[in-house]
Amino acid sequence: MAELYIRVGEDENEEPMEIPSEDDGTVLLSTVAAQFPGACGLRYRSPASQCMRGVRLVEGILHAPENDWGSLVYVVNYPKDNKRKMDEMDAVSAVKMKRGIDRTSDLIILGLPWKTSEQDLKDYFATFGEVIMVQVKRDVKTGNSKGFGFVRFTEYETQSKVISQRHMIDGRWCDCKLPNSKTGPDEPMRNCKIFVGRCTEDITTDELRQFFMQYGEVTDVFIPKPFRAFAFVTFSDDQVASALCGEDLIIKGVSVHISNAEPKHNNSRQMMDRGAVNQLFSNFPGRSPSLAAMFDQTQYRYPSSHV
DNA sequence: GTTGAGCGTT
Repeated sequence: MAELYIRVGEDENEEPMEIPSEDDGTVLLSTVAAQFPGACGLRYRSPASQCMRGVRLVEGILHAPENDWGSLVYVVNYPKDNKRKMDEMDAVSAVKMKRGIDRTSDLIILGLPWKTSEQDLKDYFATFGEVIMVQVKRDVKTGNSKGFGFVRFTEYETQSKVISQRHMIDGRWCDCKLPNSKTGPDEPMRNCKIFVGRCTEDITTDELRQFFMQYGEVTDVFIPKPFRAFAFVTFSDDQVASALCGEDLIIKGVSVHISNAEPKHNNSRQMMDRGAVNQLFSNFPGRSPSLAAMFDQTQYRYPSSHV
């Protein structure tokens, strides 16, 4: 089947970007988010009613209205909490800026092919934005790559985008993350990671990523091997993570239970997260802020076949 | 079967 593209933009009047659909005519939310990080859905202006309409979203898959995307321009939806990113600098972003939360830091690149050189890394990452440093870590004696490296970007936005997706480098999938060793900017601790219990073995990391993307930008998904019936999902926004805790969610017909991720042993960055989470929960005795309150729009419904 | 890989010679 010939590849089809749909037109998507940040807003109705901006120049849209063409985004590929799948063979079955659907569009993956992850494909949209690859171009618009943090996207949680699409909407469009109905030619019939002239009102904005939401595009049906089921488990990370966007379905064409009337089974045909047509030539309409679709507009990206962001979780409510992310919306302020697009506003003028408000008090929140002013504080963030002052605290240096939007400063870049080195990112660790895990899973590199042995043959990948610093020039290869530079060439690859330059497609995302300006690169100011790359390293491939090597054995001092043999000079062989250790299979990981570091990269640093000029722009924080570039860094966010790079963290939010996987990377095909010289034929291998690699992950970019904030390194453990860094104590990080002295932001108040935030627990961005959730524990997903009662997982079944057929739920993949990609499916988890696609499912949870509808709540906010997903920066990491981890499933321990061998299978142990749980997983971890990390969001860029701790409020999204907190809001999900305590919920039972249906993924591929499986009821999974969300709770907060306990800090990994021996990690200073995450040890600090604890206090902030307790503080956060103290504002909501017995319960986290409800999902319904955060996402009171039509962007998410349980698939009817699963309720 | 509900708490996790790999982390940097300066």
